[in-house]
Amino acid sequence: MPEKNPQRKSPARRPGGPGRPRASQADGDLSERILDVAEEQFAKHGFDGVTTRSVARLAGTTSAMIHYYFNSKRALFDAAVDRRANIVNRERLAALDAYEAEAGDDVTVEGAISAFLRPVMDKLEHGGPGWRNYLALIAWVGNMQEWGGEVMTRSFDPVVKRLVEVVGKALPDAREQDIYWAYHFLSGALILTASGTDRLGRLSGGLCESSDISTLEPLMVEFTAAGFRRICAERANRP
Amino acid sequence: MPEKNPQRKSPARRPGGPGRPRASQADGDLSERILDVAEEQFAKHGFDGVTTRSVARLAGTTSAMIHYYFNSKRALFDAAVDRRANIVNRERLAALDAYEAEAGDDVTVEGAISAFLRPVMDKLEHGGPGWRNYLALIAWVGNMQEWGGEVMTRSFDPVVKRLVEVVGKALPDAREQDIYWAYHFLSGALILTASGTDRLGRLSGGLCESSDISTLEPLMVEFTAAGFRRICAERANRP
DNA sequence: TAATTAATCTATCGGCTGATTAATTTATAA
DNA sequence: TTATAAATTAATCAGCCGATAGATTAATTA
Repeated sequence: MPEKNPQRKSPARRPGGPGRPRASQADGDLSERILDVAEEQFAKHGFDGVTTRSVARLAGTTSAMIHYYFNSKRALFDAAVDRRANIVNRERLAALDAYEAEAGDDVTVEGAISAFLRPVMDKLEHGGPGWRNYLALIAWVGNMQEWGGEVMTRSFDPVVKRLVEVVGKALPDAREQDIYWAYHFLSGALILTASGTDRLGRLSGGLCESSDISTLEPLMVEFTAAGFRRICAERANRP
Repeated sequence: MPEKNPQRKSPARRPGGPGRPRASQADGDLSERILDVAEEQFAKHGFDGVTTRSVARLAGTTSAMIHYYFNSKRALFDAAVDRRANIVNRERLAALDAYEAEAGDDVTVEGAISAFLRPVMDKLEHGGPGWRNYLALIAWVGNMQEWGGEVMTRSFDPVVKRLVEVVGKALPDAREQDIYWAYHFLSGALILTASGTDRLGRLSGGLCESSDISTLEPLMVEFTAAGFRRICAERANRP
């Protein structure tokens, strides 16, 4: 009888892999192709707007293979979220560490926010469609009510805590809750940018497009840094 | 034969209404009850996460009645979005007009943003669950890719254009595109707040909750106003 | 070569989906 | 009182959903 629960079959346990009846072109690991498509489709249409069949069709396979590799639709979704999370999280923590080390006692809000945003913005600008899809997917999750919170917490809380820490060095008199409030506003701006719904383009009549990251990034750093300073400085050291 | 396409039967054409076989308690217009449930469900689970049957069950009726009143699931969604849109839009335009009139030549960024946010924040704070659901629904639409843009444009572009206009008076040297960029960041913060996913609470260990509007609102005004000033002033009058 | 096992295909399961139909009930207008 | 039209019910449509089963292919291992 066929074994149950293959628990995410290793995509690279061995180079060739055992059976591959037909279609063994240079198709680069089927499970990765499925994840690419799932990433894009979930980002565009949300969890419930996607069917395992549509993902399978776009990946050139069948829904049976999706269940074979991932066991369930929900597990496929989680796998798509988790795949790139570690990479960008490591980069962001490293960027914050590096900035803190190089700035010494002269940590600024701009520097901290910039280190926090840089890896994400870099992916948006130069990471290709895969990374853009991933970040749009995260944006979608960020606005989900039900199990969106659990996913975001699992993926991003450590980086945020670290940002709050570093910003706290730049604003030593600030109250911790004000830093969290300011982060909330920063977070909203970041999620909207990552979502890739360029409503700003239509709205401004083409004056600016939110996909123009090289213009947006420094503006976002300046905007949010000014906001941080304002609400943290004016309320510093109050009870 | 039964008439087709009743085109949103009038819910209040007459007091009693014609046929109501059973269950004629004080159930306050069925189509309104359906809209209440749809508003809540769409806000919680998105368009594809909701079925006409689930809405019908929660409203104490059948999916046939939903098609009777609204013709299609999509039309029900649009009706839920549109129902309260006019109300809040009128209030926001009026608030901007009133502020502009009372401030005369002393228009400030804070004042403009405050007028822009006030009606929404008031609904979030004192509007009851119906208004909270509606605003969470708008937040959901704001992050949708496919036909989310069209809905947002139809509903909110006029108010935003008016905000840009009034802010332009407070920052007469600002370049128009910088005002739009700043609005982009403000918009993200507002959408995240409206979405009602209080991730800030968990993240900050209870230090602050994004549902605490009376605390959040002035902070949001200060934060975003400082941002507006920063990116608009520093780049004023450049080519 | 024989046994094993991962990978894949086709077919199918029960259940749910949006939408429609036809019959029925009921208040009003004539 | 009767005709009319609005509101509601129950039943049903074709189609798609996530998931599973069983057979098949091919590479590895013994």
